Amino acid sequence: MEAEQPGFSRCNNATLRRTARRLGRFYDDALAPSGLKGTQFGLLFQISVGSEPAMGAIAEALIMDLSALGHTLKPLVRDGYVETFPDKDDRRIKRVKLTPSGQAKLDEAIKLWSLAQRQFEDRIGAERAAKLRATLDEVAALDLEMPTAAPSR
Amino acid sequence: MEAEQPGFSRCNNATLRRTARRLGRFYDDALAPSGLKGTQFGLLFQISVGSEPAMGAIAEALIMDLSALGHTLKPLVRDGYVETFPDKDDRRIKRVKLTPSGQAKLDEAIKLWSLAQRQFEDRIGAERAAKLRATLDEVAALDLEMPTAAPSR
DNA sequence: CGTTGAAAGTGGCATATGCCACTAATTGGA
DNA sequence: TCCAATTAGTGGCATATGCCACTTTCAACG
Repeated sequence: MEAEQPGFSRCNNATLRRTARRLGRFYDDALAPSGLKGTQFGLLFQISVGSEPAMGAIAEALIMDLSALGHTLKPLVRDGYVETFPDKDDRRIKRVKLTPSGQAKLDEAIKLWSLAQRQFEDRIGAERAAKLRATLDEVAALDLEMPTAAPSR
Repeated sequence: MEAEQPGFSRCNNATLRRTARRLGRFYDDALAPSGLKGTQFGLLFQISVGSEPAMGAIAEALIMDLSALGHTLKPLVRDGYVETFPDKDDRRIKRVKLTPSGQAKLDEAIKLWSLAQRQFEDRIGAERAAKLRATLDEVAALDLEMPTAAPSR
């Protein structure tokens, strides 16, 4: 009723977060039967496509803070879906892999995810969705810096 | 170096969140001098454009869970930027408004936000940014439901 | 009117994310 | 070989978000 201006907000960040909340809930609902959240699903998937990726590699791929990744990983380790082990050549590096249980859970979740994905793309159009993802990936790849914030160093 | 597939992920939700993290940090950095986070800035702004909006109205506009809004609002109340008061006709309703201090902080933040906004749009292009926001708003407006999840009710 | 159901928030609990200060392990020289 | 700088993670603290169970008010009805 109120605050319904056409261009809701000109802030790219606010608009992005707002839509992320909306879509996040949709995917979360779809994944609910598996007990996974959308974020956890994405994380398990990312781990599964890597070759026992290091924490840092995962964080970089997901554009996520390393410590945030550590936190997010905890429930998955606790629930026995992933396990970690030190790299053989560099003991600073911690590698991550799915457990059999984690792989099974991922397989289960992928089926649920597919339903949500298809449902969404039926509404918005597969091509538009692909184009949107491409644009988002492009934005994510930008080397943004505030000119005033980092003059030299 | 690794995990650099062109189409990083086909999941619309994962892609959206990933970019939101990226852009969120950029705007957060830009707003840092004000002490506000991007989310708080967006919330103050939303409050400022409304007519002493009710919690529910804000939550709806931002597509945010009402209780989440309550939580997010706390630090802003604690810091004296916003205050709440019960609606005169319906005591269930809690209305929110900026304090003078909050308005001042918002004005200060808007300057910082403008820099980030301009910087971002210089990189991606103002038109593409506008188109992206339009698409995101469209996605946010979709009435998504899992067909299997809600057969009747 | 009194009962009932809807509407608006609150609090608790759990995950999601970031930043900062630290620790441990490596690497690069001097 | 030994120390300084770098790299990879961890833990603590704070905000961001959601869901669920309640509590308080209203509104509708009989």
